[in-house]
Formats: sequence, structure tokens, C-alpha cells
Amino acid sequence: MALRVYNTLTGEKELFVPLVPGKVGMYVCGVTVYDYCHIGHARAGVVFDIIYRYLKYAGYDVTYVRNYTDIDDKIINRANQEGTDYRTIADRYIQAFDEDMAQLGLAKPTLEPKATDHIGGIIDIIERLIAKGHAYVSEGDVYYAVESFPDYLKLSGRNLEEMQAGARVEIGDKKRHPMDFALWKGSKPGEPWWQSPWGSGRPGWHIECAMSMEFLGKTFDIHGGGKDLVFPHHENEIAQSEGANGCQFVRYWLHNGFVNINAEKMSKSLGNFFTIREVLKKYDPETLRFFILSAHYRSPIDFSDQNLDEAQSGLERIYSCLAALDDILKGQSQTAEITVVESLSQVGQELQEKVDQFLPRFIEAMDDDFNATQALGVLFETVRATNRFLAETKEMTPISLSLIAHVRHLFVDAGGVLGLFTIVPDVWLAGIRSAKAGQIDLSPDEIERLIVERADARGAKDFKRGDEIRDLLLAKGILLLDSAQGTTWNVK
RNA sequence: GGCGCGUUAUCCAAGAGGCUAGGAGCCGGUCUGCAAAACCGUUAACGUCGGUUCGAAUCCGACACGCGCCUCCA
Repeated sequence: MALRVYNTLTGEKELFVPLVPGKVGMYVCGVTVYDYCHIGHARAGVVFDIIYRYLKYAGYDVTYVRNYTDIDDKIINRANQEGTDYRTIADRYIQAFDEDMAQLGLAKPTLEPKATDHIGGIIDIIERLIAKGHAYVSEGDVYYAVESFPDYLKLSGRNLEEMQAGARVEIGDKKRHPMDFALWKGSKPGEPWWQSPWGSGRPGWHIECAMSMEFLGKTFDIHGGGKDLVFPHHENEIAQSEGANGCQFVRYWLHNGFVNINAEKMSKSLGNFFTIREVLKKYDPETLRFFILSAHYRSPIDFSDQNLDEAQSGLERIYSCLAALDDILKGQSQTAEITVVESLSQVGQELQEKVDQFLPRFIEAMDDDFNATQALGVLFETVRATNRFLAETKEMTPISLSLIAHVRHLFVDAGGVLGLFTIVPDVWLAGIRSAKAGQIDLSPDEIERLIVERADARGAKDFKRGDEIRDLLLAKGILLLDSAQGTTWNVK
């Protein structure tokens, strides 16, 4: 069993072999903090979160670095719009980012450096690039000379001639070649600046990620980000780091697919985006995470209420099963002794088989380029076997209890990797119910009053009146659930 | 225009030469005053046309449609 990952650099799934056995260095491009994050950011966050979690689960000592780009044109523009300074904007959206990611249950990276805390290191790298002839100074700016780096565009598989043919690149007179990109920008009046050998200015957008080498070394294992970063951002990162250090920058490049709306990329410019905050008002964080995991991380995923609803239904199925298990295990001591020789029923043996296969199959799925979607299939098969077992087992014997306790532990293990099932099942299920109830224009008191009226009618065998009340509530989207303990309600 | 990706049943979605993926839904059943919920069972598919092969959803070619990158983007 061995982990294989799809490497954008080679276009193939490759056996994952870290530079240093047992250790993994991983860097993911964070966000430019100038606005609230949307669902696309949520996807990137969740995708690399489960990659991080799985690598740790697989026994690696992982150093995970995710940066904040806290100085950039967009931040400055926003600050100007609001009549404030860049720092206020950056700090506000760093905090918002942290809140959103915490809501989504992302594990904290090992390090979360800010670009502005590493200006000195950035200047050093630029100086090395100039010394090696990869960069040049031009009127207070510094540009990277793409023609000086023969491997330029190796990641995206393009070539400079083609790029220029369809070019929408502005020919700046400060640049020698239209594809050259800024490493350092001289500051205009009123802009934030840092002192440098080339005058006051600030780093270009691409060089900020060069600080990865400060934490992970000149060569490290995994670099991740959204597919839209392949060109030019990651291409430029390679040019910068390999140009400065003269050795391979990253061994495995991983890129996640987009979130689409009606089969089109969600983006700010199209205006078809939803912020994480908006979506979390309607769906709970694990539902959103489950939705993201319902497609392979490299494929596009279509965001819609219908798909979110389906994700919620699927997650509900698993949580319901876990709630049933907890209910049975609640009163039991952990170490029930098996005193009599017993054997499992047919369905018990089938469940036992699912349990035995669980981790091997889960690991096989995750080892295959982090195929969480397939891993979820393993969970659902186990849920069905468990439900069958619970339905057909009237009395819990020690061996049955031990089996279902084992099932419960497996879901905790898998949940730890996928970032799911972190909530007590009954609490999660109740939360879903009350969240749905928030969308109904009938108060819980009114509903309760009608339920009492119906109970009275039913007590008097007036089923006609009882059914009328049920239909009335149903028309408002409320389902009544009769059980031996009385009547409860749920939102359709 | 260049480069790349995709097309799997009603919908979402894995799979990458022979092995029941899975979920949601429909339908049938258990339960119920009748229902609902829950649970069980069941259903059906690989864009089109060719080729390779004993065997193709899977490999190759063409075509159609959709999408992405080539400007800031996760």
C-alpha cells in the first residue's frame, strides 16, 4: 500500500516519496486578504486540509505552511476606497479568514506567515536573482527576466512564443520582455513601502510565496493551490526559487479544481460567488465539507442548493446510524467480557467482514490521490451493513456490542481524516432540525398547540380531524412524526 | 487562435481492460389507525462513430457538446 499523487508537473499519478523519509514539507498558497472568502476558497481549504490530515494519519511528520498575502494592489485599493490604511484591511480579513476556516473545521497549519513579516527575506532573494542575471532593475521596479530561465512554463506546458501569439499582455516600457513580471514595485506617493536597495517599495505578488523556502528549505515535497494558480503564479514561483537556488523547488505540485455555478467557474469578476459566511447561514459546516468531499478534489464541482441538500441527506444518513450506535453503547461498559461462546448471525458476519475491510479499503482509496469520494463509499457500505445488523439483532450480546463498538471507532478514525463526525450525533441531528425550522414562518409554540389539538382528536378516535391538522402543517412544510413516545415534528 | 480537462442511469458521483462503487430520488416492503420518519430491498449507465483486443465505460483515432487556463483569481 503506497500513496500515489497526481503531479501537475508530470501530468501523472506518481508514487509519493518524500525528500526526507518520514517527513513532509508542504506549502499551500493562502489568500490575498482584501475581502471575505467564497466557496472556492472553502474548497481549497478543505481539500488541502484532508491532504494534511491524511499525511499525518499515514504517519508522516508534516510541516504545513500556508501564507497570508497581506500586501498587494487589491488591499491598497480597498483601503483607498474605505479611506483607511492597508493594515486595517489586511488585519480585518485575516481575522475573517481565520474565523471562516475555523468554522469549516480546518486543522491549523504548522505555520501561517504573513508576507509583510518577511520583507527582508524577500529582498535577499531578489538580490540573489539580480546577481545571477535572472532579474533587472528598471526605474525603481525590479523585474524577473523570463528568458533567462530556460525551464520557464514547464509546469503549465506552454511556450513563450505561443503565449505571445494570443497575448493579452501589456507591453510595459519598463519591461524587457512582455512576460517579465514584477518582483519589486517602487511605491507611489501614499502607498505603503519598505526600504530596499532599489528605493522604497513593496514586493510583487509572486515573490511573496518565495518565503516558503525560509521554512521548508530550497527543495520541498508538496506545493498546493487552486488550478487557476498554475499559470502564472506557480510558474513564476518556480522561476524565482529555482533561479535563486539553482535546484529543484517542489517535487509534487497538487492543484484543486474549481467550484462552479451552473457549470461556470465561480469568480469575483463574474459576480456569481457565495461567501462562506452566507452559505453557513443555511448549511452547517460539515454539510459543506461533505459536499466538497463528494467529488474528487481535481474535478470541478457544481455548487447548488440541490447538491447541498443531497450532501446533507447523505451526511444525515451516517449521523443517524452513529446516533443509533451511541444509543446502544451508552449504557454499556467498554470492556464487556465475552463469557459464553457465541457466534454471529449471518448479517453479523457480513458486518464483521465490512469492519475487517474498512481500513484497508479506506486507505486504498485515500492512497489513490486522496480519493475521499471513494472513501465515503466505504463508509456508506458500512452504514448499510450496520443498519441491517441493528435491525435484525434483537438482543445485544457481548460479541455484538464489541462489534458495533468497533464500527463506532472506525467512524471516529475516518472522521478524523475527513474532518467529519466531530459533533455528537444527536446534537448534530438536532442542529439540522432546528436550522431547518428557522426557515418556517410558523412558531414552535403554534406547532405544539396544533400537535396537542391533534393528539386530543386522535385520542377520541377522530382521525379525520387529526389528519386535517397533519395536512395543514404539511402544507407549511412541517412533517409530524408519531412514535410511541408521542409526536415530534420535523421540517420537510 | 494556442494548450489542457471533461461527457457514467432521473440527478450527484467513483471507477481507468474481465471483479455489485456510493449517495439522493422513484418504486416495493417492514412499522403505523392512516401516514411520516427510520430501516430493508430494488431499479437503471457509461456522448456519437470507427479501431485495437478473446473481452472496452476503461486503450487509440475522429466528431459533437461543455468547461478551464492563456489578465487578478482557490
